[in-house]
Amino acid sequence: MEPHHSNPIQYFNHLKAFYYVALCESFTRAADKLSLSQSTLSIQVQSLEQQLGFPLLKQNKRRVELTEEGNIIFSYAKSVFATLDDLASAADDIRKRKIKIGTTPTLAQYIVPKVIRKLRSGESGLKVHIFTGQSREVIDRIKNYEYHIGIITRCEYPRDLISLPVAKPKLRFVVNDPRLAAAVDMEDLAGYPIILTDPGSVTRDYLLQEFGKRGISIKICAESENAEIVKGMVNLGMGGAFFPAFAVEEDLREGRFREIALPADLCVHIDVVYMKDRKNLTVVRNFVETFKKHNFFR
DNA sequence: TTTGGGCATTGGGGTGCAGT
DNA sequence: ACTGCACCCCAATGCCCAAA
Repeated sequence: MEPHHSNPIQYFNHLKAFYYVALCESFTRAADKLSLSQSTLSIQVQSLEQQLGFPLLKQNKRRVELTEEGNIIFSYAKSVFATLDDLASAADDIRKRKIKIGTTPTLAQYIVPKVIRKLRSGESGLKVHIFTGQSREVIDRIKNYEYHIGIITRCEYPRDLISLPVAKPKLRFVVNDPRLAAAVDMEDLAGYPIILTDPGSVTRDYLLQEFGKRGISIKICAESENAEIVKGMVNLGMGGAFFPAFAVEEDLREGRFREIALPADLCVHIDVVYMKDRKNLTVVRNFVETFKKHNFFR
């Protein structure tokens, strides 16, 4: 059949097939993603190539590669599907008045509730969903458009993520152990039992790195992602723990345990992050505005 | 040389629509 | 109502090629 320039993309599904195959660099994986058979994709891509009048993909070793022309078509396909994605999430956003926030357990506990209260006072009817995980997991989910916004501890960000620094809380070392002086050197903590957050946590990695570069080996006596659990253990005198300032200020005031001053300036960065192409969503804009207007970290 | 992963082809089944 | 057409899809199979 003669390709006709006035009707170049007759079949949306074919473009979708091509787009996913190019994205996955594989017919099989794309088929899996689209819940179609590999043969279906193969035929749909062929059909698209026929309509356009030139090949889009070529076989290289064990991978599928875009031809030069395929690259051009792919860039258009990308914007088509990005636009569709925006459409879908905008529709969802309007329909459900929902915002999904990914954050760490500690931030979820001590900071996020305050944020939600402010947000909802500005926009009643807003539905807020809070999810917790480690910073890197949250980023993955933001990248997949599962969450609108992340409030996380700073780590490596992908290029298409926007980050807004919102706080730089000092990490406070707390114990319930009368034997420990009010101020000690980092070296004095060698072998001292310390309760850390779970492996993979940015704060944990940071602390291990800070001790590591001073050549101090610490004794991890327990691990938990839950700040209240860690506090409970500290309270029982099981060991010391590091908390971002906002998480322990009240406990220190109430004398549940005490802070041990360290010479090192230990701190983490808290950022609000979101995908670049979601910056214009109302819920995202409102959220960012709220964060710019108020200091939730006191 | 064998094996297995990955794409293309084949043959078959289905739907919806338009013209008769 | 019947028929042809364009499109949707699948399982099975064939074929190629790289790694073992």
